[in-house]
Amino acid sequence: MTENPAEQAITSADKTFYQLRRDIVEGVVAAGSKLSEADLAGRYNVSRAVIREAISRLESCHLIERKANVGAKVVGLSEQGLTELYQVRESLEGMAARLAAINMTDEEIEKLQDLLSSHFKTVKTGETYYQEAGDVDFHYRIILGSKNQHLINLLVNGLYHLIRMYRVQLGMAGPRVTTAFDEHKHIVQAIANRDAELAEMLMRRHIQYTQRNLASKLTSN
Amino acid sequence: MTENPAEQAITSADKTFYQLRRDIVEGVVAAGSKLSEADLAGRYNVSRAVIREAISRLESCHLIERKANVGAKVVGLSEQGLTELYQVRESLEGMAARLAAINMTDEEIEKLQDLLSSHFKTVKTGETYYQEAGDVDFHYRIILGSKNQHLINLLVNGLYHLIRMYRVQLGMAGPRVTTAFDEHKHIVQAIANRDAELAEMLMRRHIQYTQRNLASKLTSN
DNA sequence: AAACCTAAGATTGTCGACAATATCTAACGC
DNA sequence: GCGTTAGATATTGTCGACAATCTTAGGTTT
Repeated sequence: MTENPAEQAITSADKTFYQLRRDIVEGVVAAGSKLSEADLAGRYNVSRAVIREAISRLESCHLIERKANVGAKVVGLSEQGLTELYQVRESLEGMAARLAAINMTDEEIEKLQDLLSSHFKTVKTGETYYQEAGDVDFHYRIILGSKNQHLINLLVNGLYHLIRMYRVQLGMAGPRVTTAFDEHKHIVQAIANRDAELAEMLMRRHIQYTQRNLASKLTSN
Repeated sequence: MTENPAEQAITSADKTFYQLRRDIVEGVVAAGSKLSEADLAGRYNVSRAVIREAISRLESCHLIERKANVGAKVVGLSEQGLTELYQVRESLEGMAARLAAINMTDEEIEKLQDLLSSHFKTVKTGETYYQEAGDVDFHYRIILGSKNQHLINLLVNGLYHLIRMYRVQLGMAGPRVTTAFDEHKHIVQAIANRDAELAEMLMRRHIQYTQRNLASKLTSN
């Protein structure tokens, strides 16, 4: 559904990688479970070579861990893991917001404001699917707006899938919709004002709030 | 020389990966050059399978780039690449310093101060090899002191090799030794005072200075 | 009964061969 | 002469088999 169109699979390993990644993020392959190469080769109808290739790439995303001569395991979800992940996210996305305030074009900022307006309408009608698609879209635009390829890779190809894995498997975020909207609005304002310092600070606080919201769910489960 | 003892190669792909990584960082394999699998297989006396494995891991370190059905190339060094890299580094190591101020044990902080003292003696005698070994050692301790495994992985296994590649191939840092020492001292003080906010700020400024120092060399070459 | 060795089974690591794709070369048509 | 196309060559992707290593089960010893 929310597939990145840029990610078109051209080789067989690509396809297997994307599918396996989705299955891990969505929990079809359980968190913490062991990945047998022969097993997966049979399940996805490919040779062990492409499975190894896919596993190798999944390791880059921090979705699995490998030990030599032993095998690969899906990462486990824990409160500490979530905390660590969000500390990194806070750091990187804060920098992304700072750079976006400097590097986004006026046109891009306008479109970002348009996106926000459309979200506002959606929130008013009470639809709550906002969180998943809209929130990700918002953050992606700012990340891409940083124009820093390193940062973009790290976040889009690296951390975001793990973040999504936590979101999906702990149940999507709850009643924070309207308050998150205000935070988004202030971040966009700071970017529009070309106030890099403030944009970074607001983004960091926004992510801190999000983390606390998720963490409260984790402990109450 | 400055090999991380934790990185012992147990499989053949490990050995090839470490060696190829070193060759890339040191410039034995030229930046920007194409990597032919058959070529490397012959040069390192291993099968193409282990070369592919090694290449796959090097991609995780951001040291090479791959395109399907075309091949792998060593990343190129550019001023923009350096800027982007240091923006990410500033962000992540800033967070590392913040967390180190919170999570390092009193004992670890004492040892960090000892390290600083020994550096002070070295600087006074005018030895300049400080930069390479000592500086890396200093930063590593703070990174590890964050106790955030994500952050540690991203920096130690990811960005630091690329940073080293820039350092090595643009000539090691120059006359900034004594002024860098003062910056280090203030960072340690902030950590010892458990002042997370200040530690992050000082680390970020320290890294900004370092970047400018490197960038000036790049343009003058 | 607990700890330790041993052998069998299962899993990952490595290899060489074949298939699919891209790149280069040269001939052809306009 | 230049662009285009077709074939030849080289490179990467995929596969199945074998080797090396780990894990498990069973038996032996203390």
